[in-house]
Amino acid sequence: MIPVERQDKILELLKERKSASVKRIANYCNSSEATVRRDLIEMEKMLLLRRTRGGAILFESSNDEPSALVRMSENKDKKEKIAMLAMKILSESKTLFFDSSSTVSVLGKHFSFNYRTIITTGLNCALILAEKENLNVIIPGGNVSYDSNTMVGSLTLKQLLEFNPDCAVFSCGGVSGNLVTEATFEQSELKKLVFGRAKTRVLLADSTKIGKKLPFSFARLSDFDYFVTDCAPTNDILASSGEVKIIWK
Amino acid sequence: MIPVERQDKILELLKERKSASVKRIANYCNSSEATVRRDLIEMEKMLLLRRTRGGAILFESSNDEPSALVRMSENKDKKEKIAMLAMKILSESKTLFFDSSSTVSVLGKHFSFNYRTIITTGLNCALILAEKENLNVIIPGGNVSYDSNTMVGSLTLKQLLEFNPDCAVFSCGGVSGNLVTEATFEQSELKKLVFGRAKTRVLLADSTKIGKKLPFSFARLSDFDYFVTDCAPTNDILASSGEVKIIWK
DNA sequence: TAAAATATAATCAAATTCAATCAAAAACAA
DNA sequence: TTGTTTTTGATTGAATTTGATTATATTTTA
Repeated sequence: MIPVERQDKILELLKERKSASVKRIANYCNSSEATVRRDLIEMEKMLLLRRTRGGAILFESSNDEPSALVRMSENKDKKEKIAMLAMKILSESKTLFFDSSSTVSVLGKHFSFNYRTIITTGLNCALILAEKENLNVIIPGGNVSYDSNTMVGSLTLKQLLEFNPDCAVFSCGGVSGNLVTEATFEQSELKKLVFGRAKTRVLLADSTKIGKKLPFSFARLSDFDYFVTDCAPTNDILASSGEVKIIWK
Repeated sequence: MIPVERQDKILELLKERKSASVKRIANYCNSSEATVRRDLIEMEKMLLLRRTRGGAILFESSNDEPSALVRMSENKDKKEKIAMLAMKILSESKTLFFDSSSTVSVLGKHFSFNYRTIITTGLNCALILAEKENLNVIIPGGNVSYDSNTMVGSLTLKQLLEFNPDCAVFSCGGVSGNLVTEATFEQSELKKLVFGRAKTRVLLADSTKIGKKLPFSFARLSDFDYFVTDCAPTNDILASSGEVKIIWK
């Protein structure tokens, strides 16, 4: 096997699995880990992939910070479950908004409807969705947040005023009582804006977020149409959730 | 077996496998490795294939984009060299446009000035730049191209009308004579628009692009201010480059 | 927090690959 | 046929790639 073939094999493996460990790649290619590492260094220079400790991830699709990749794999099962549940309530919507959270990105990964328009502020989410055929993926113009993968700033807000999605899907930093909260003012304002313009509002939040209260709240839980989570709602939530349809199984 | 037959067999093998080692080819053709190497050298000159260490890969010629395999074998360090050269001429510009090409992404990776605003249509490029501090990274809103990482569509074009960068940095599909060309109409139109609004125009193109003519031309080489490449310019380029400052070392 | 486990980087010797050279074989021309 | 040219395969030394080893850095664990 010549070097180019091996590197092609690495790409092939990564395309299947998004990410792979050096060990797995070495085994897959029948070469040593040292050789694989050297290949990965080269391929990273060519922007084909991103190296992370232990392996590499494809640059095209899961184009994430290592930390964000970790974020996506943290509570991965919960997020996947939530994504599957959420899919059931999205079929009617033709135009959707997806925020830039990792939870919603997981939904993006599993999104399988055709002929939809998805507006998203998450670059990572956009890249995942753009891989699918028959989807119209839109990013509102604006500033890219430092060291993150989300759109921010006044330009973004202005752009978002032009969209009135059938359905907006959000995650959040925390859900405490009736408050749905976010860690930054910017994200909170952005979500507030989109929230006000969407016909149907969906909140995705895994159980680790329940009970957390962050500085900025962008909506009341009772104003959402759906709240998708992975466990039975606590009494606290039930008490304050009002009309919301809570979906957890 | 006469040489022509053997070279036919080589092509036949490559068409099946995309790439093959010298050993495999020699075995397949019942000739020595030395002979195969000589064949490969000839065939590379005819642009039928690309030699890599250990073997060769098919050069899916003429139409559009070369395969990932070919792209990978090309341009290894060329883009890095070009990026370094380009950095020297960008220090004055405060507001820059970066297109979505991989060549420009490499520049993004090495971009080390602070307090600049960079407008880019490349999502990968945006993510790379967003990792750096003290940069204002802007994406024009619009559609995300299918299976790609670039912004496209009328919304993007409309947004781009709002920017007048000090400097616009482009790559291209090919440079042939005075024509700077692109594989798709959409990219070509987008670049044309930005080209017209930028004060300084910079073209980055490695030597593999020189002589290639793709369907859509978005500017004349002589209308650029700088042309950064990795090798001494050919006579053809020199003849048509007009006032352009050619930088290659 | 320290220790153990793991991954990476750096280094080196062995193995490949390559280009250059040359003599033998083949093709060709007179 | 003979002599010339071209092509071929073998050989060589140089350059590159590879896998193993060791040292360093990082993460996990206890």
